[in-house]
Amino acid sequence: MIPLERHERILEHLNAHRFLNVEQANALLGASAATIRRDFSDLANKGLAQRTRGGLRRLEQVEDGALPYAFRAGRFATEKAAIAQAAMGLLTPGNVVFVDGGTTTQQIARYIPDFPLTLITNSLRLAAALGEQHAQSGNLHVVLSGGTLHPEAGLLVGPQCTRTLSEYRADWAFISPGGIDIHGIYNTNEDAAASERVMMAQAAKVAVLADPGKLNRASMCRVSGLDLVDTLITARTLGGGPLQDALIEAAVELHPAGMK
Amino acid sequence: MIPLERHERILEHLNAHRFLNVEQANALLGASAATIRRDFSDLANKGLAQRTRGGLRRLEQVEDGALPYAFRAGRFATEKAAIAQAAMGLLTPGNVVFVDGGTTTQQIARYIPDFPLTLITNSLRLAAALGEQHAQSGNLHVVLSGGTLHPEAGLLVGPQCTRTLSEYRADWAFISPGGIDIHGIYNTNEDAAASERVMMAQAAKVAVLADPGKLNRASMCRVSGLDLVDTLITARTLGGGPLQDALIEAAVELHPAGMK
DNA sequence: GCTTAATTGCTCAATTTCGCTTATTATAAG
DNA sequence: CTTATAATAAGCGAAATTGAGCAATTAAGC
Repeated sequence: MIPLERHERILEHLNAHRFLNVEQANALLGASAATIRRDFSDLANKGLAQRTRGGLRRLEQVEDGALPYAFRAGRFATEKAAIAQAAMGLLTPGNVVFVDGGTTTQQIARYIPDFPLTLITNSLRLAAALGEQHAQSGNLHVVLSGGTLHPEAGLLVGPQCTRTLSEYRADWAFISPGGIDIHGIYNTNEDAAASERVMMAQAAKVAVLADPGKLNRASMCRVSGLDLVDTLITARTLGGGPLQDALIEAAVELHPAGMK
Repeated sequence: MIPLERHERILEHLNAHRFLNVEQANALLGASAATIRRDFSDLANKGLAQRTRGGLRRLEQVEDGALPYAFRAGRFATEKAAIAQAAMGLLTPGNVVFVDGGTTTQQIARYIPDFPLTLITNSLRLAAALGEQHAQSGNLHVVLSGGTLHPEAGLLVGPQCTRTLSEYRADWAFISPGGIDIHGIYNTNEDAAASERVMMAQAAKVAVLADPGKLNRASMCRVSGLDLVDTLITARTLGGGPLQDALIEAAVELHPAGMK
């Protein structure tokens, strides 16, 4: 059985019941206790469940609703984590940073540095994850834009959102677009694109976070041209091609995240 | 059975009934008396229950604000659900309603009626729960205030929050205070109190949602007097006393939720 | 086809938890 | 006040959980 299948079946069981211990999981999946424990730890590290001695516990409230979404986030998960980690490496103590909503930027929650930082976002999920994980460390300041909830994406949108965002200034904007090609960056959602434009306009520097699935892909809404982008963070080096030429042309700093 | 599972089930039983003795716990959990006692001691040491000779007692006199959120949500859980359900019964199609953050109002997510409704809140948890549960039904419109995240409470606070809220008008404000007594309603948190004041000012009618633990209890911040309250929703009838007299004096409509 | 990396199941020592027994203490009844 | 009953705390051995390390297998990449 594939690891992913085990993980999904564990989470399914967790949705139905509230707890799962090693013995039950063994009967359910047929895997050895060692593997079950590794799975439990993995799920807990991903923030999909809570590890306890002897078993696993379902996360309540915000978290349990995030499950289906969390699985979509599984595509290029390691790449996205490396990208998020690299993005955090750009920051210095005291920075204020806009963070766009998206599965890549969601990973940022796991790599928050432990120096003072202010994070402004329109992503409900990111705010929820940060609230859970960094409740005690007084270093992190999270600001959420207002607006109407776009339920599917867990994103705040609309005029109230763009207006609130426009009242802040930041050192960085971390944008996670739907696609990027030689003509600029794109998003599938018009409202999300509007928020991204505001963030880019109000930030001193703009970093675009793009996993391999985003490269050379255009979507419906063009957010901006490449000229407004200062840094592009990708999982690997681009390896030439017209996109790399266009990025160099637009003086975009290329920043391949170190995959170990 | 996992230790944590035992602990949670003990607390659940304690929320439903008020007492739990060793013998009952043995029948409920199947663990030995020694283990039960250890669990009881653990819970008492964590401040989640009160140890008595022969068993465990639910905490009544502790102020909610001092306790972790996950535990607050479990206290009076059935009462809170009934209250939330009753509050939803006040609404008519097309209404716009402010919903305050809190463990009681969180329950509202479970009883959203299926007619058109706009819900404005500063609670991250409520917004997340609503987003997940009512993503497809196009009837529900969720608006989130902006502001700084108060991580422990999952609440948005601060000037940005009150300002965003003040730009909306609603038919109802559902307020979930920390306490209510003859002098008015209270909250443990200064920022949360400020948001509540704005919601009350901007709504046509104000309903206060109070579980039994909130009655006749004052906290640090006084949000307002009873005169600004139109309806009080409780789990049971008040059964006389000075609080009931004061509420009648202030022309507050009393609305005991039907506990089955 | 070969090499590399990831996954899996196993073992082992350290720690934690569990249930039993016993001595002590608290409550209740005479 | 004294005694009887029940509950508790402490100690102890057995069992379970955990993390680490290791070899074998499998899948993936060049």
